[in-house]
Amino acid sequence: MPDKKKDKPSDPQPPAHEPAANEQGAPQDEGPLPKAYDPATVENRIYAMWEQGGYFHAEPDAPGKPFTIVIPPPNVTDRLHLGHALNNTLQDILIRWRRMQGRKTLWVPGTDHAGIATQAVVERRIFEKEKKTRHDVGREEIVRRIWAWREECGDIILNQLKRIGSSCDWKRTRFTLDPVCARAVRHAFFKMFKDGLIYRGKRLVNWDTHLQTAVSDDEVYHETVKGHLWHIRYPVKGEPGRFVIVATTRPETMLGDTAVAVHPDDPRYQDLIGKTVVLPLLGREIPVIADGILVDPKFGSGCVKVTPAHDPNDYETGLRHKLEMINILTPDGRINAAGGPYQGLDRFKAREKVVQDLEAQGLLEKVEPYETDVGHSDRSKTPIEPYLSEQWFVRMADLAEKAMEAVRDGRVKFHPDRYGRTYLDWLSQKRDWCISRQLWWGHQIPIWSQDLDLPADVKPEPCSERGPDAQACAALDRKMSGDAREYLKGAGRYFLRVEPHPEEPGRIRTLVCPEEETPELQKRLEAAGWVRDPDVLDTWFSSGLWPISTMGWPEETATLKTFYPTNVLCTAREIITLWVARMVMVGLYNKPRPGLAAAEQVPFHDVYIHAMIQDGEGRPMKKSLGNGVDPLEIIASHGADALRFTLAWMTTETQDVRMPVVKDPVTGRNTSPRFDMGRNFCNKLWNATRFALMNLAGAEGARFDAAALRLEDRWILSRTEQVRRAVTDELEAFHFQAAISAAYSFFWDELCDWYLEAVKPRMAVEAERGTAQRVLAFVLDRALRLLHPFIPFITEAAWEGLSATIGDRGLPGVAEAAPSERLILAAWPQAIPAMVDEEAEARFAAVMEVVRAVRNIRTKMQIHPGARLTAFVKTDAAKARVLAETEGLSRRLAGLERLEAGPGIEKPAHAAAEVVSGAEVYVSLEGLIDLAAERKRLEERIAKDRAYLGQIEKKLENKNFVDRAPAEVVERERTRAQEIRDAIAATERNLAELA
RNA sequence: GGGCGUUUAGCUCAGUUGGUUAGAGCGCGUGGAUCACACCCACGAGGUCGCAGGUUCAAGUCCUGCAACGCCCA
Repeated sequence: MPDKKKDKPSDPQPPAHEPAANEQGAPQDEGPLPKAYDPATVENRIYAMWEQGGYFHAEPDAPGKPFTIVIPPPNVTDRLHLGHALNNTLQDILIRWRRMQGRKTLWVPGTDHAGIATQAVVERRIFEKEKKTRHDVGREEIVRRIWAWREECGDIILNQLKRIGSSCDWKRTRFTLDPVCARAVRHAFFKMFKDGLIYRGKRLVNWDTHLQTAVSDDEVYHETVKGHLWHIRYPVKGEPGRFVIVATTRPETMLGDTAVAVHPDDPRYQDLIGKTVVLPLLGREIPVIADGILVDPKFGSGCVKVTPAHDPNDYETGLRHKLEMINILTPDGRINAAGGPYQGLDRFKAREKVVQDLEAQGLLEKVEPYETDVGHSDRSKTPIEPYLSEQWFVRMADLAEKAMEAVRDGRVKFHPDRYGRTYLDWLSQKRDWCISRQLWWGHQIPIWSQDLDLPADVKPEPCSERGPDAQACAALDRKMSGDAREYLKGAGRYFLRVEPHPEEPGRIRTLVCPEEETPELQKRLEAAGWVRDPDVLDTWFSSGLWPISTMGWPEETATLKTFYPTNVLCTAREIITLWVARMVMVGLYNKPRPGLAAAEQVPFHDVYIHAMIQDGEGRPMKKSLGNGVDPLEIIASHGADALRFTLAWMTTETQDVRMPVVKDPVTGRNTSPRFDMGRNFCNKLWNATRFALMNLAGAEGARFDAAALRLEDRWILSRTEQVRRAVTDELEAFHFQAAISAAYSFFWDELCDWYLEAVKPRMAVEAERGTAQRVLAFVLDRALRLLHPFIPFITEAAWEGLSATIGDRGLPGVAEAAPSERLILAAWPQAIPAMVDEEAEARFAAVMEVVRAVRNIRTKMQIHPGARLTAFVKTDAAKARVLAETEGLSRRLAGLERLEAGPGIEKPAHAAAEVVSGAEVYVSLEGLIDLAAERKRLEERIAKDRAYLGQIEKKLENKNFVDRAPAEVVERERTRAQEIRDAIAATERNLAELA
């Protein structure tokens, strides 16, 4: 699938800047930065610069404590969707943050061959184009075609990851089928086979008749379909005219019936137990058995047909009663020879015919409409048949128990922790894992087998040996006179297991598993008649090894010794059982890191489960629904940072998030207005930086005097420290939204809306400029660091501009700002507790209140924003002093000509009034005041305050509250009540004076 | 059938251990081309926190039941 969108024109509007400015971020040579941030001109350059700088690469012997993430390898079935973008954005945030904290970070990228899914995609395409099935094309050619597909698709995926900004160590890119991973698979399989954890058995599996393979339970979805319940008469042998009536939704399965069951305590059928009935159509005689587990006497007639080879419950019953198991289906879903006259019919045709014939023979009691849950293959969307076949299994009991223990005792933690239950519930079932798939795309099972005759005097006892050094196996020795092992000797290590032949008494089956990929051994095996199992392994077998195979296991690599166990696994909840559980089992079993205690060999310590993205109607984004949003489209229209910003902002602990999807009016493709938020923020950041750079020119070496810090400086420095703590703590707790929203509101609401505005006039005053510049540079420096993990491109570009303008951004005596050429490598801000200044925050809050009061009056009185006003503030001496010190600031922010404050201030005539905490603000409106409007405004204010006061007084009048609530809570309410009473009184006075 | 989750402003979502007048973004209303930004600025409206009980001085927050929606497992 070629990536057609790479070079699409992104922006419908003409660029807001001249072409010469395509070197954004290097403003000193190019003049002022363009007004609007244009991500397209920045992102590729910045990413290439990071890659060339080698900043993503991790060497085991580098300094620092390691921090590792392995990517959940995307399937090479298709390009990445928005869910992948979310998944990888979160990983990149963690990786970049930890890297800035000085950790030796490794993010391992790669892709998954996704066995059945990929083969199905390629088969479908071949069928659509050439009308050929895989059998027409042949195994070798199919595999070749799938490889070609994966080359193309894999490249697209890796390129998409780069476009998002992922700082993966690309030198370590792996693919689950590449030689390094294949070796790990081979090694793990050998170890498990040798330890007896892998066995072959005939089991009932979910059979996909379309793809002709077993699929795991996880690949089956259930759908309620309207069908029928057919009631059939089975004649009782030797009692003409007597029938038992059984009901079924799948009448064709009767061809495989080997018993009829009744409940042991059912009084109606006591005499039938042990008798024989004659299976209609085929005439087979089958027993009536008593089974209390299978039969619910209250359902239907209380008699049940038993088809052990084609129903899971019947299968269990068959095992309990040692019933014959008759398979009636061919792999492609037709009736086989066991179905007698029905042989060759498709299963659904056979159903019709069986029903017809029963009816013709008068053996159909009745038919009723019935709804059933039918399992469907997720891959082919066709109904699943329970099917008896030989498959390979992994014994789960011990593996699962150890994996559960790791979560119970906290060695592996889920975030949010409720997902730990999903994991434990699933593992506690300990169902053996079917690992064989009848596919061609994947790791072929490394087992060679041969069935051999056994001399009459040798009993076929299971035995095994590990060649070529191991002790001889008696049975095989007799049979082959030692020749075979002699023959194999020297061609590599292998493990041999001998079992009685499952179907032919007197014969044995020999299974050989070579330890390594050894062509010589394999050649000799095949020359001597051993045949390799044609099946491949379940994809999750190799995915389960991902954290260790990517690090080179089974070699004891420096990478394993340094970076294993990994720190965080970041994935979606649907994958908890399929993948997370298996990685823990496989990790604990293989103990990949030499020298580490067995219990510590967990593949990761934290598992972060993020939400699923749905469309605006709560449906999952699906290709078939056409409601998906392509992350590359968003990058083209909004920029990668905007994409990341919005995705991180959406990431709370909920399990689903809805994203309303709309058509982009320009491109006609799906988009969502939610990404505007990220774009707007990036534009804000860009312009704030632009403003700063314009005002920081010549600031290098400007004098900084800690004693000359003004209120707004101390306030913003205090806020800077608070936001540093918030962002760090929230990231520590995997609270992505809380982290980014702390940074967002600091940057926009505090830095831009208040500090930048406050500092503007000072930039024009020689004596003031130096300190203001230094504080601004420092705060911007910190803000860029805190934002970088979330929006790496724009912050890196802004950092270049800042560095080019002012190199030293520390505040001597107050705070350091360790310089770094690249933001990606810059140090995460350290705590500077001394910068917290509660007093400055309280004082600045008072100024803000006065400014807001004036702005409110202005709007409510419909005064033009440009009109200069005079304000008088009646307040205590302390607050008056603060207001006097910051007069320039409030003049600017509130649009005042003059501000006077003091305890003795009288309300001027023709003034609007607003009561704030501890102050009354009067705005002189000579000639402008609309008395009626002002009266209305004050009356509304009084009404509001009275309502609030009423609530509090009600509380205080409640004796129980006063007696039983904590004293400080009661006291707080009393104080508050008094404040409101004062405010009401003041407003009432102001109202009275209006008349 | 079992488990989990969700239900808070028109929309999408926050809301630690119960304790200011429940917040954000978008959207909406009013005003604004002021020399960082109209992807902007200022001000504002908008909520019986799904329903019904209960615990508590106090419930969006804890408990029980119900309803709707979604996911996982059988």
